[in-house]
Amino acid sequence: MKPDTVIKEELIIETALRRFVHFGFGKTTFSEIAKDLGISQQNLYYYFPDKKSLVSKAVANVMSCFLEVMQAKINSTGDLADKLVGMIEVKESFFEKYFMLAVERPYEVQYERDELLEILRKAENRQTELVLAEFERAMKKGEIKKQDPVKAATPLLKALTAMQGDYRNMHVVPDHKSIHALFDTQKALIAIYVSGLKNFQAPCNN
Amino acid sequence: MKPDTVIKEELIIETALRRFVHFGFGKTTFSEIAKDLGISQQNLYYYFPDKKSLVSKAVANVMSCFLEVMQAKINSTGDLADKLVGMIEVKESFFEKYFMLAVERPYEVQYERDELLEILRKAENRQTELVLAEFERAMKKGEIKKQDPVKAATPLLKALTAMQGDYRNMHVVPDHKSIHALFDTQKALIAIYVSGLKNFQAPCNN
DNA sequence: TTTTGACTTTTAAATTAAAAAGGTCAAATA
DNA sequence: TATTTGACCTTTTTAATTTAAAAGTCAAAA
Repeated sequence: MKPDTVIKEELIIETALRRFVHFGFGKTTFSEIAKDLGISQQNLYYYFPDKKSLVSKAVANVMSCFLEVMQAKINSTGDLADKLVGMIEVKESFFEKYFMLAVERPYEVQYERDELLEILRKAENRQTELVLAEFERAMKKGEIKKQDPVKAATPLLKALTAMQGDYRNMHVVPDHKSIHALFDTQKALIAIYVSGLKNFQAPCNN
Repeated sequence: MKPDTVIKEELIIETALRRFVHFGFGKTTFSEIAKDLGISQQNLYYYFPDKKSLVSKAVANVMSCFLEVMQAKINSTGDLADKLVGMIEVKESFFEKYFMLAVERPYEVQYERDELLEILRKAENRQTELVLAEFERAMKKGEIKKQDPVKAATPLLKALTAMQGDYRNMHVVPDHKSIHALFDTQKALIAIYVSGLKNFQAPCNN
């Protein structure tokens, strides 16, 4: 693949993303994207074998950017609560910009073993890994009690994911105020939860 | 209203509930309920002016029973975490029995200012009140740091509600194992969260 | 007071037709 | 050879129409 082609691919993704972010995957057609680019619909097929692959690539771009920013935030100084709250803030900024992509996730659920779902799953796993690593670090530093990091982190992760999911499942476009309220609640939850881990040892019920 | 009629109404509700629990509101017809009772469909209209009111009364019965059991559980001895975990256990036992009613909540959402939604909202509010009362009690007893009980309880309540919502929104019938896992996670969350409130003072950001 | 038969209205499910979007390929262009 | 398009086909959505079933009414019988 020549660099020329790569540049064009990136241009296509960029253009498509603008529509995806505004209207969602379902309400964006291939021919609309082509029109935006000033090329024929069929020509798009030269660069992307089908719509799904364009959607996947676009989402992959966003997610890799997201993970990069999140990684950077985590590398900055602060204790466990600071870092987790920082992650929430990164999430909030991306959610504001790209919530349409998040909302449309259920729309794509039917595809099951989809490339797109795989990308989202991987991003989710990566976030979990990052959180777990921070939990371990905090334990080593003595910030929180030493214990199984998975057991310590899972309830929080599940809660945060579920709270996020509330917004995906309300099919109305959420307003900025209620989005902000959600993330604020998440931050409050983190503060109390992490404080709890400072003197709480989960019981070993194997 | 004569006691005779009341008894019959209760019988109808009982019979209808058996179908609602198994098939849901949407897939239970008025004539089926009538057939179960050995009366004509039109006769049902003598006791209930429409289907909605039968559904509402049935759900109200379940909810009042639920709140009664929950109240009893809370009155039993134990610290804040014990009581909250007890509440989760009550929730689990009712969810196992009546999850179909919970699942169908979205189905009824369209009715907006519905009697049924009002009943569910009231039950939800009552639970919140119970939890808040326990938070205040725990503060007075010195179990957790003194602070605004609403601010202390809200993140936990939101998290628990959202986690519950996950199951309402998966349109597949959930299996017992994953239901149990959900409630287990909720219990773990509570344990750590309450522990956190023992030495955590939420910042006053007015 | 309670029950039902005969009826109307409303809502949900199935069918079909039309339109739109997705996708292919061979030929033209550069 | 890499890129682009015209002509064409297939699949998916959407809208319109019908059909069946459930909800609901009411006067009259038990």
